[in-house]
Amino acid sequence: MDEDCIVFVVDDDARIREALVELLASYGILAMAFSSGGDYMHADKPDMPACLLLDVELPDISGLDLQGQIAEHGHPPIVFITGYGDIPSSVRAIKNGALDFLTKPFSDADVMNAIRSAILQDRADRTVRSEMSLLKQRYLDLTPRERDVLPLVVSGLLNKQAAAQLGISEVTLQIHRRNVMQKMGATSLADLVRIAQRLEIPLTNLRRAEESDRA
Amino acid sequence: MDEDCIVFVVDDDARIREALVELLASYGILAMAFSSGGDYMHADKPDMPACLLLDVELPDISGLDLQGQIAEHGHPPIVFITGYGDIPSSVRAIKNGALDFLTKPFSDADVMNAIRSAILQDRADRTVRSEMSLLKQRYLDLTPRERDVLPLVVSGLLNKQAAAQLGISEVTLQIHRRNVMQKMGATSLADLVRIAQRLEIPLTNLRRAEESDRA
DNA sequence: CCGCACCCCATGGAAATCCATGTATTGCCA
DNA sequence: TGGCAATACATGGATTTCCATGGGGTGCGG
Repeated sequence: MDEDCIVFVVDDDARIREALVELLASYGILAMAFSSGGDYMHADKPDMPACLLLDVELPDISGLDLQGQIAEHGHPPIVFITGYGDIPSSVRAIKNGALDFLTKPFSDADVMNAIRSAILQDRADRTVRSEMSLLKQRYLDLTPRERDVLPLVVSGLLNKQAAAQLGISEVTLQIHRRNVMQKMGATSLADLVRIAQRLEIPLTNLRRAEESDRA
Repeated sequence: MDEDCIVFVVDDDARIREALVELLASYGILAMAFSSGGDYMHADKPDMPACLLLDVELPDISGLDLQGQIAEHGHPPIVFITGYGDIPSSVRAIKNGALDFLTKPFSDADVMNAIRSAILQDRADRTVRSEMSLLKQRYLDLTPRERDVLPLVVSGLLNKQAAAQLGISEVTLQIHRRNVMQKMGATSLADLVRIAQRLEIPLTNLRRAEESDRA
């Protein structure tokens, strides 16, 4: 299918694990198998586009609960597999973001298709996540004052208005503003607005108020 | 639950329809019942926050196919109900955006919970949709030239650069730019950038090129 | 053929922004 | 205590934007 990707298989049935790993190997795809949710969670996993093939019924915690546990952090797309699945479980799984929910017996093609789209998905996700983490890091590098300035600027306030808002002089605000642009790697105000958007920087409402004040 | 909302019930079994309509009435919720997908699609439906309670098995087309048909247009959130559901169907339904997938027998509480969140969802969806349609209408009111100017401006180009890009004078571009702001209802450049974002106006890449040209 | 919408350009002044340089205060930490 | 980061301010000049007022040209429908 594609280079540089790996499939994690979590299933308590050794025969299933082996069958899946073998299937993947026959497609030249790297795989790591785990027999429990805990094993998977505590394992050192390589950092590359991946897919998690997860059995719903596990000895320690259910696959669905595992899904909830790892939901906080970035994690590879999950493809559930199960022998005794029920509809409510499948609904919950997909609602919580699982990519697919396969019931035995499934064909090799079914698994491979699910894995294929999962890997593609993860590739895109990882790109977005790495961009986001870069932006977040840059945001953390801002000084407190610069973090005050950012929302005012991207809300569309004039330097004068933003400065008044903070009770500082316009010149000082311009310096902060300039530093923000530089540190955030923005090449223009438009760029900064989009970056702030992605960081979910809240907007300041006072623009209208300020304007009608003057009117 | 809430005022000003309606539930559409599509089921070929008259008893189910009546039971559901009665249940809803007991909660003071307006309902309209249909016995087939075609009936639902061709009916005149009131324009208010809604929810579609959809049986998977219908005489004319399957509920899942109906979901696909109405996917293009804005439509209320769908809650599937079924007596003979299978996992692949439920997975497909949720993947395609259904809000829930209930299997008989389900409790009144199950239905009502699903409906409650569906209505809330639709309320939010409708707000977003109406905002979007307003923006789209404004965009359509732009002249062709103004539509040329918009992407350049929100890409962060200076007026001078954008003007050069279009082969017109800077003054003319400023006029277009001003008209764009006015027609789009933007109160600031930052605002215009966010509006363009929502309209998925593609960015122009030439900023870097222009800059390194000058360097 | 007249009006109207669209597109184009110029001039000039007011306002805002960008940028560099220089100065000062605070607070923290090695 | 000396250095460093963060915050703040001023001056002044170059650049950019904003806005109003003027003038052209095209093309289309009443």
